[in-house]
Amino acid sequence: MNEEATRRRATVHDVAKAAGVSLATVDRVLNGRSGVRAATAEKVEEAIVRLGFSRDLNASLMARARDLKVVFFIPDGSNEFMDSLAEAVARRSMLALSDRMHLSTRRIRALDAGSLAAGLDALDPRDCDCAVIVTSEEPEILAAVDSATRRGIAVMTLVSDLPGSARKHFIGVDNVAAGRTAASLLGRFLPQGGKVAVIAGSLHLRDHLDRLHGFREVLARDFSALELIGPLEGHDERAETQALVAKLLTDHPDLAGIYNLGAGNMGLVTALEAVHNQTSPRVIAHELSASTRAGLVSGAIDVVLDQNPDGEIREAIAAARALALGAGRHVATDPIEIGIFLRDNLR
Amino acid sequence: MNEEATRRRATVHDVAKAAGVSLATVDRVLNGRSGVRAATAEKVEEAIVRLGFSRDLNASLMARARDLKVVFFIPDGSNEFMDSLAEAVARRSMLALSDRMHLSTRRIRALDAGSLAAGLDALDPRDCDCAVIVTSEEPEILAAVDSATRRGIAVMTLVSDLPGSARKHFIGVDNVAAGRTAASLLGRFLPQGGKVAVIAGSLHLRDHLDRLHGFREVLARDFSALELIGPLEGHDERAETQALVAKLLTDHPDLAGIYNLGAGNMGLVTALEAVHNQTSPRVIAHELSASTRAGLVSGAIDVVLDQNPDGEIREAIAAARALALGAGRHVATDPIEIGIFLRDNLR
DNA sequence: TCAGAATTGAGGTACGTGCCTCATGACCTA
DNA sequence: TAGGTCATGAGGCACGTACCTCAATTCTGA
Repeated sequence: MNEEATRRRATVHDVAKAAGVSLATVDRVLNGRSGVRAATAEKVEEAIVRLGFSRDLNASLMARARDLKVVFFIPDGSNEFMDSLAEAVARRSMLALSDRMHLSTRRIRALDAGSLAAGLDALDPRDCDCAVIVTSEEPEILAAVDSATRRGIAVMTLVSDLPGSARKHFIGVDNVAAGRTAASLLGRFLPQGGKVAVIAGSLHLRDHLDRLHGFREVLARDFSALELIGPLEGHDERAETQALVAKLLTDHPDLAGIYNLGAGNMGLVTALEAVHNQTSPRVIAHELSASTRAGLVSGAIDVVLDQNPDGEIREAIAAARALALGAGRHVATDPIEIGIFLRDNLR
Repeated sequence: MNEEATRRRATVHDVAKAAGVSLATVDRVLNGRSGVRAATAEKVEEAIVRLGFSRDLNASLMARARDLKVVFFIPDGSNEFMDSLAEAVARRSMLALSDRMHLSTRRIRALDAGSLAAGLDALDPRDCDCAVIVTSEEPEILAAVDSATRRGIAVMTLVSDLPGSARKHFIGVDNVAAGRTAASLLGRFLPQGGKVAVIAGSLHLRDHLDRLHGFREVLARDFSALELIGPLEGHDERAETQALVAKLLTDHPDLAGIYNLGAGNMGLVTALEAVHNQTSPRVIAHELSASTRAGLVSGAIDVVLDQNPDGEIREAIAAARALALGAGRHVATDPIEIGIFLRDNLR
């Protein structure tokens, strides 16, 4: 019964009245049109703050007869995780359309900074309000992000951040926590201690390094009975990872655990299933995919840590809307939680 | 470059043209007003399907100068999980308002079917488009749900479903999968086997039974070295659970694991911390709360399975919007995933 | 066949915002 | 002081839908 909240939201009319100016002037201020004296603009800004006015995004999009356009740049190649990001975008496209958002996806060559930078440079602000990119840290891309931002396109980073750039927001998991979680689980799986091997894709990738860091930290702190082997580098390649794991199993018949913190899970599962038996090591891998699902079901993999691509896309869309109405404001999104999957809670 | 999707969404005007009727007639059909011959209505319905028309919810709410009103009925009492549901609603209220949704919460006495039924009966369709309820299965409530539905209020169940009622949608986790996951983790934590105790709140609660069922299933199938003790009933009470756990630890000094599938976690943690040492059992509990967080940090609890109240509220809000535009249609929401938390991935 | 009822159409106003034109007045400069 | 620029106001139309009134038409029954 309390706070019935019958008070309407403030509109542009309210702002005009409160600032003692006309609707046209408020409109000029709100949409950054010229021809307003600094003193007048100030009055309007003050009224906006005082009334807590926020543009009605839906009415705004409707008036412009225009959808909010978001372009996702997602690496192409054989990376199943990137595919599931693209699928998540596709899955939400229809629903987003009914909120006047138009989502589109551009697949770019993986690790090809030039092509991503070119894609960003080619964006026309009339065709794109917000660009969402998955990228590694390259000066070339940093420059392209800053340029797009200057042209009025909000840029958001997904999965991996681009610190020092003009990107408006970052959406991704805490990879250090992911590594810690892997260690915490493996440690509990192996109360009697033993050898644990760590396989990374590349020690030049920020997310892989973060996971390794978290893993080592918890292993050292809580599970001194575990002996770390590696990190080895499988370069996220199926064949290379498979050979690596096969050699590991041969060289260390008593291997107690494996943490594959990179991709290349298809090779991992193949090598494990070749020798699967009761004394097989406990295995933790990253990202739910056809390969890792199969590994969970067959028992080759015990746990998969998942970045929740669908949730990341959901939050990216929400953030794009938020960015659309507060040009400079800070945008808050729900944190993306690391999903932990066993055979028994597979979706 | 493909499918540029320049085609506008269909509007009421398009429907009118396609059906060969006037705007007014389309309006009458869409909003269930009287005075339309069956044959004419049919033509309109057909055009709607053919064009794939769907009402623009934002424009619709704007035209009516009305927010979409959603009322959450959440049990009161000392249940931390219910509190976090209410907090999630409060946290999203502001944001929802900018999408023309007005959220409100009514706390009702826990397990008091009469008071929930009365609350539903008192709802006026002008003040509530959608009611979201957390309830147990009682005939009284079933009747109230059906009555509210007849009055034009969409009812949705949260956390626990009400099968056989007219509720339009259910949002909650798969509790059988949660139980299976607990067994799968405990089994891996205890490769050498041992005694595992199960504590439920009440064996009359559907969600507790589901968890128990999943737990037993996986224990029997995969971990025959584990001996099940219980299920014991702690009635989700702090003191009772504490006494129960203390007695368990005394009676079974070699206890290897505990799965508390109900509430009463404060008592659980207190009892465990009193005797915490290296040989303490592995412990899995449900729902992130102040108590279980403390247990994770102190090491008294190894894993917490969480129902993700925030995600449940998020999906409930999305479902309420979807229900608002398709009165009878089926509504799809993202499945709520069981969160698995260790000390090392605490949010 | 005609009154009366039921059905349908036409068109207006409103919601909150964007964008446009035109008019008014203030101020500046030559 | 005339001509110009700049700042501001007033108002209209549009977006997609809801809801209203007032005809105009069709149908029904006696």
